Amino acid sequence: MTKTSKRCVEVGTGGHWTYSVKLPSLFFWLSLLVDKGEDYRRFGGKRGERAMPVAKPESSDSRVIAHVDMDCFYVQVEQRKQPQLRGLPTAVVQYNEWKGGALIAVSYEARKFGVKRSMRGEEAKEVCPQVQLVQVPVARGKADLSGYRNAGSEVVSILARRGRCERASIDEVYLDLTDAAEMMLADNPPQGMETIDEEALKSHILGLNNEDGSDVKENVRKWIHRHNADHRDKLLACGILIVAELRMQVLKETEFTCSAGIAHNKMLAKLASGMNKPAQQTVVPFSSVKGLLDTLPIRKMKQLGGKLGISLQMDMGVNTVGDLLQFPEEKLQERYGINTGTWLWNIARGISGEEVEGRLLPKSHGSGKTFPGPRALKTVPAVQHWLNQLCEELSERLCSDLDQNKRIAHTLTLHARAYKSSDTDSQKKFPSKSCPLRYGTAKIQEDAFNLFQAGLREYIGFYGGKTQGSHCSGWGITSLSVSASKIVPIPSGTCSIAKYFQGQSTSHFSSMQSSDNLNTEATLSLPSGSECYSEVNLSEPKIDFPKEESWIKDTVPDLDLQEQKDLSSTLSEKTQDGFIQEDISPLLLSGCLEQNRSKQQQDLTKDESQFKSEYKERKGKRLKDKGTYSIIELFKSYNPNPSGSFLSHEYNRTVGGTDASSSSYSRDEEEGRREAWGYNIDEIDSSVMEELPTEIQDEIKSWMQPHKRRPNNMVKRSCTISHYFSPSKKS
DNA sequence: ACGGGTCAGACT
DNA sequence: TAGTCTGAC
Repeated sequence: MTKTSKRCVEVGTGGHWTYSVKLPSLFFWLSLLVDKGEDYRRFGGKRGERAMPVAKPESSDSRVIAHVDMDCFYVQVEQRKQPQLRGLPTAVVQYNEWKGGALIAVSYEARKFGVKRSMRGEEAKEVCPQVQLVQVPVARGKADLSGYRNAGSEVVSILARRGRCERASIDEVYLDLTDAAEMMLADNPPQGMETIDEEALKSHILGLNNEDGSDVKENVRKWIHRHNADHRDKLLACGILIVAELRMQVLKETEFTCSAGIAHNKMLAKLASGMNKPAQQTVVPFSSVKGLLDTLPIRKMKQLGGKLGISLQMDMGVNTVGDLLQFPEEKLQERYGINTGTWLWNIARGISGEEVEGRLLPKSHGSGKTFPGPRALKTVPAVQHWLNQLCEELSERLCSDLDQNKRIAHTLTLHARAYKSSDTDSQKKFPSKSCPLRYGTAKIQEDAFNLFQAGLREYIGFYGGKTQGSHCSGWGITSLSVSASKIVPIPSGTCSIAKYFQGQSTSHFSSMQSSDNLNTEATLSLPSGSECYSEVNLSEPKIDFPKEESWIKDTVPDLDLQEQKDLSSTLSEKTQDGFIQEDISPLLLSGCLEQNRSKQQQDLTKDESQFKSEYKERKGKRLKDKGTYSIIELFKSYNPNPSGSFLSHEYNRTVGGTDASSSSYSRDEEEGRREAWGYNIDEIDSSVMEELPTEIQDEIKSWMQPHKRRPNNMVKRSCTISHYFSPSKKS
């Protein structure tokens, strides 16, 4: 343990390797061992090495890290909604139609009766007839987890008060309490306290021998009070008090109980949090680490619950973490690669350098649904219907994120699972596809659908989808999901640009976003091989499938898909070139939250025509504004105009190019950049520069250094600024 | 052909 | 980068 991990290779951003308390279901194991045969062996060779844990240096072995885990969280959320359920055996189920739905959370009362996660509702009733089954809320035909997400946020906001806080999942949080503990140790050390909080006294301290009927709480009190303790133990003692306090605060403010682990790193804290549940906390003093790990089954360690853990067992004969100790680091590296080998060597010794990340918000949002077996989607309109539902939810969540956290997502990704009934090439997987994310429900729906079609085309191959017109199209979609990632904060703070934005309604943020959308042109003019979205033409569906209207009316009576289609088509403006010019997401976005409250689709059509005329006005104005010197001025000149993009036109003129050939690349780069915004960048005031996000500053500075030329992928690189404001169909 | 719906991260 | 894959809850 004393070994500091200078030896570790620093690669990647690192994850959170701790361990899973919950045992994988039997089904999971069987599927691994039976279905996938000897898949785990892939971890052996260097070629098969992927998605493996990576070791990171441990900054200190005296950190105070806590892992807080909500007890059967979904159940608690439902019990808070329906207090009469408190104390009763309760479980949360989703999709009640088939066999009573699947249990996704089980109260501790119900567990006593043998009710388990992964049971069906009917099974649960069999082993515990009085079990209260509560359904997960459903919206748009799918499970709606927003209530749980929001409840999780409540907890996070409380836990974040005492130190760096990382939201690890919907119901788990890591805390770095080192500073708080050090402060307590300096100002008001536990050793000097007359009374120790009752909740803290209920802590479990690993390695503290509670022999023969001795008063457990008294032992804990003594441990916390010890004057001759190791510095690290004293810090943990502070951690005990802080975490106990936080947990009580959570209970007081949210009515939720949680369990916690307190240790010197994330791995051990996570290990501990699951050892005494519910509503208790467990401490891992430095001195008891070895004893804890020696007999710990290897697959209980986080990151070792899967194939890697199986490989360790099967190939290396490692059954406990302690068994790992016998292998020299080189041996492990030889077998599992440098990074993973070092990581394994470290975790065997309780060393884990993962930092608590300090992130309260998710890095991505996703919405998905599975269509098991016979419910697989077999027609494109069916897929489109569900995609629309998923996109609606996603869009709603993105709007909330923008509104509440002032963040913008930049990438939209579509995932699907599919099978081909005809071809025996069922191994082939449906490819995921992504594109720049444009705000507005209709746009997201449109883009997601086009991504799907691109994926499908690739999936079925040239002649695979010929039978589309009739009953059997030869394929089925068993799961669909859309997600939004690359979420970055909108610049904020005290600078004037931010103030400018913040002084405006959200609609002005939105006006920054969907400006340059001549995506087709942009795609075409990118150097071949360097474009990111080849194969995906978002404007022009490549496959002709039956129209959805008839299908929709027949199968989904209450569908407003047609409405949405109207919306998306009316909001798209066909240019003379036949390209779709979409520049109206500001309106959609500004209405985002209002829309959520009351759907006012009719008004949108009106807004849209209004928008179009405004758009034309702006178009002219943009040209006139060529030569504005200050970015601020440029912004302000469009201030009174509630919608529209001011960067797009000039950008497109330069990059999208009036000539489709690649001649725009041979042009002098600096010249191109100088003109890109229609004014001389050399005349930007330095104070204005400072107000820009550093990302943009850097780029502008690079423009001003004529000798520093960048590679020939100028288009991709030079659009940072406009892309910053305009996440549209190019990157 | 999945506990279902989401997330995060590593690697190419 | 986009895309695949592992792993966790």
